[in-house]
Amino acid sequence: MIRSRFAPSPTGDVHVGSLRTALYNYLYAKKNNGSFILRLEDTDRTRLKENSVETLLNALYQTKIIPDEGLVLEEEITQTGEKGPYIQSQRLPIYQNYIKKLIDSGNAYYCFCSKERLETVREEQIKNGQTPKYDGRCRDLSETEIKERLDRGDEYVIRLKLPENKDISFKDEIRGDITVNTNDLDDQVLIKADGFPTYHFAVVVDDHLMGITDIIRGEEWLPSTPKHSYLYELFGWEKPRFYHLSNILNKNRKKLSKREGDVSVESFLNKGYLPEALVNYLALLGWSPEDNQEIFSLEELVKEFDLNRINTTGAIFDINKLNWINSQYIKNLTDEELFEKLRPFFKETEIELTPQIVNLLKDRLEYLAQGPEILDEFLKSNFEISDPEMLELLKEDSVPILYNALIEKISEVDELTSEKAQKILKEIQKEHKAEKVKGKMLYMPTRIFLTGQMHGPDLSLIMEVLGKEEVLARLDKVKNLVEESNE
RNA sequence: GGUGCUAUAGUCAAGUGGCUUAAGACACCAGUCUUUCUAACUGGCAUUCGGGGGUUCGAAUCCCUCUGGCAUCACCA
Repeated sequence: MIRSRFAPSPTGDVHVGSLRTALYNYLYAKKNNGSFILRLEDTDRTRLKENSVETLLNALYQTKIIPDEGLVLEEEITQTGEKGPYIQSQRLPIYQNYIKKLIDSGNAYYCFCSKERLETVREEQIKNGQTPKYDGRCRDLSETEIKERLDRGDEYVIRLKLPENKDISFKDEIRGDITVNTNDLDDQVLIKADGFPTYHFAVVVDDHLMGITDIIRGEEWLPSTPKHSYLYELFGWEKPRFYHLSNILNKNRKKLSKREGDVSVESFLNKGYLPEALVNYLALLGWSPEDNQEIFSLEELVKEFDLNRINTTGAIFDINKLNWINSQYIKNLTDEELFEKLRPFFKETEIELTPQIVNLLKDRLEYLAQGPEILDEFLKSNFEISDPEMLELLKEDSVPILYNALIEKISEVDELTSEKAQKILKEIQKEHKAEKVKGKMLYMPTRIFLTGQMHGPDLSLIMEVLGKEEVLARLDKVKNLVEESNE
């Protein structure tokens, strides 16, 4: 029986990279009729963030990556399964029990070194060009000294006692055998001064106790896996299979991080990306099917997914491809589905103003045309655009020129339909060809111009297909339906 | 710096010694259409698989080496 798990720590938003890890674990479990378990790793009391668990479960449930066991959402957040609790902070006695075994067998030891001393040692080592590492001062304290200091109430941590100059090997299922010498490893802290276990100790104990057969996680864990592997050996436990996934990178080939804009699942969903599309794209980032299929439902992914076809190199997150996949999903929606998805994106004011859409658009365009210096502020406040690259693009000199041209043309039109707008845009595009205006420059403003959203569902598409009147009529219908159901 | 991982086009990638003078998709470029579109359609886009050696009748695929990228080196996960 296959048992895989997703074990995030509740420190805020769910990163798309985390979602991919969760997805792979889910797909692998489902493919093999196994269980997908959700465990909470909340051993760092300083980084806890409120509502993280809600955010996490919402992201998982919206994308349909639903756990079979552990933390689940039923009316409210609860725990199900026989191997609980599934929240590490509720498992402290278990860790204490197992650390005692390690101490008794001489494979772990009390360390009374102060953080200050460790810091000094570290600096010294770095200065001398050495690999920073615990110097082992407390490795061989006498029983009596340990007892004395414990009785005295000295603060301590518990460290793993690694043998010297010993090769530790383990198998990574997608990279092969990996061997590391213990001299390159540190005597890892297993229990912190606050009594909580570190990640390294808690994962091993929990994964074993919860019967996890396959560990699929990010490659940042690869360097510490030898320690985990060694712990399994010390306890005499059967090792799970390890799979280390490469990271998702940004355009600069760096790990995609929160600092470069919105990388949380929530923000993508809020921008109008359909959960199915996000999941689809993430599945394809680092994995490829045997054939050339690109659009997959979750069910199809379960069927086709194969961990052997995972790529080992970091993949760059490409928003273009996501956009394309998203558009594929939007196109396949029925009108009813589409309008349901669309509803949140129609702001009240816009619905009210739609009859005067021409004037509204004019205002926007005129504002935009005033010049690059105010674009920044305007875009940020009105359209929530913060992507620096897009801002740059919009500030290109030619953009205001294009807007001026647009306004001029639109003024000549009594009633603006999306169709007419499009024609006008094309004309302008042709006119400016001589000036080598790239299609891309028109693209961005066009989108804002027509939808008022950078990434929202494609309003212009809807307008084109159904016509403005029809859009309004249907919206009213939806409105009524909702009101009726509320009664 | 030590250690580990990794290297096919702008991006995701297929490819595991001959079927490959390297699939497919996104992006990009050129064009067609203009009862819809940011759609659709047509065409273009790696003589070459990070560089250099070697093994072989034959290599992107095996070996060596150099170079680059990434990760990690916490009482964070």
